[in-house]
Amino acid sequence: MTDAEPPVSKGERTKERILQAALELFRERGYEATTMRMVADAAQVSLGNAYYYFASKDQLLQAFYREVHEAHLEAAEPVLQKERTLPARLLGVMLAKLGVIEPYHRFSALMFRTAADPESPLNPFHAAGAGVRAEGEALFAEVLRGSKPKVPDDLAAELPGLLWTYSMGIVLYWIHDRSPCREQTRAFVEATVDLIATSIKLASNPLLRPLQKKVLELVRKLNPGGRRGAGS
Amino acid sequence: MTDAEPPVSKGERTKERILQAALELFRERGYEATTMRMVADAAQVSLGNAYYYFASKDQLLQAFYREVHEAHLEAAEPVLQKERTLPARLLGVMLAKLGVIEPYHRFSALMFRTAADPESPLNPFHAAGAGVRAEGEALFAEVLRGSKPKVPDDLAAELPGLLWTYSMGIVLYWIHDRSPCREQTRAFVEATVDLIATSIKLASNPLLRPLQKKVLELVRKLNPGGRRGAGS
DNA sequence: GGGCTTTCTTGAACACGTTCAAATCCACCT
DNA sequence: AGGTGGATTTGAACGTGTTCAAGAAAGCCC
Repeated sequence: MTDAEPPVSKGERTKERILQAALELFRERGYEATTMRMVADAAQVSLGNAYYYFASKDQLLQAFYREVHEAHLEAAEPVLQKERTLPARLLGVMLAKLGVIEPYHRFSALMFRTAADPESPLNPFHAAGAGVRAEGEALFAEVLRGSKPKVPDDLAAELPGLLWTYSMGIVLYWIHDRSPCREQTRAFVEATVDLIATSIKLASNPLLRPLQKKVLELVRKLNPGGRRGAGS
Repeated sequence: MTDAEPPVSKGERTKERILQAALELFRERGYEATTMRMVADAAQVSLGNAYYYFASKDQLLQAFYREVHEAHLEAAEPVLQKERTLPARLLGVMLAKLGVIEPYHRFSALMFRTAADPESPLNPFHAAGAGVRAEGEALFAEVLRGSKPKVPDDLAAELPGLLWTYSMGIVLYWIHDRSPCREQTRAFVEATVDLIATSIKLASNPLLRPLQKKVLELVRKLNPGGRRGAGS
């Protein structure tokens, strides 16, 4: 991950400068408190110029998501190397996420406002967010792939998507967590991970077969073919 | 629904005028497209005066939620009179909701942006929305109370909250539903209601006892005592 | 170098939600 | 009637995200 080559054109350098200025301001002051004018000033650029590169404040936000996700990948890697059981892997990955986003607690409140917005790329249903989302799902697919008691294939096909949604739910909880060091969220994650592991274990039970089938059908319907309307 | 007595003070009449103007504009043009200045104009009042009665555009929105909820109650009543099984009652109530909100499809996109916002009263975790939420839960409690195969008490205590959250999820799905007449949402509701009914039936099974216990614990933790930090 | 197009940059403007000090209205008391 | 105090109303202002026409810079062909 060494950004060796310097950005080529002048425009790209300007864009990068604006982005970095925005990210730093977001970190320092939060999203809402950061003004496009501040970003422009910090990047030593006119207001209009910032809009030349980023069509909206939202696009700056999306760049932030990508950065967080990359940090999460890095933080999750040692866990995935070490742990072999599903609960341990999942727990480790989720705690890694909490660690990564901790500095952004204030900031991320807004993250979720936009996440639920139909126009937002973070929205689970929205096509434009397919990139962000697919990357998230890939991580959870990796969590599953490396865990020892193999998960049945039909379940394993849908689980990454479900776990990604789950992680969004955790973040939603985390945002509202006012306890010191976010310990409540941590406890919540432990409880839910345990629950998920138990559910997956039970899913193979014949008694639950009809229920499982229904759930899977439902999930597939919710998320048809992996992409719908993602064309344009 | 006969508004018999005329509002007493002049202030209250003005407030009502502003509210009605806002609701009509919301219906016609959606929330975002409706401007506080438009509302003020339509109510034949100055902009500042609108803010004298409604501290923010959001408060106008909340008034809208209340109206929708009351319409939902009315629409759900015949269903609750007639049906006696849980799936039928739940399905009826949910379809009633879909019917009530149908005219607001465009408008409601915003509903959910704010719903996920920590500051929004619609947010499941937020204290200020306790009123809206409690009313919603009351409806689902009624759904349970009148259904014939009684639901176990421990479950029945938590289910209204869960079902309310569920209904929020349905609305989220509905918002993104671009199918004609929102038929996909309808199908989705049918599937999920079926699923919920099956789950509840299975919940009493001894095999699932540990799972159920965990789930209930979790739900209680998520929603501690019915109110936390609701004091101020 | 001189013209041309494309890329980049600017600052002024717009409409928005919101705030506020001041003006006006109104009910009540003396 | 006159005045006192609270409720109501106003319009101008602020800072925001965003847009846009116009200018400057850079690349390119002759």
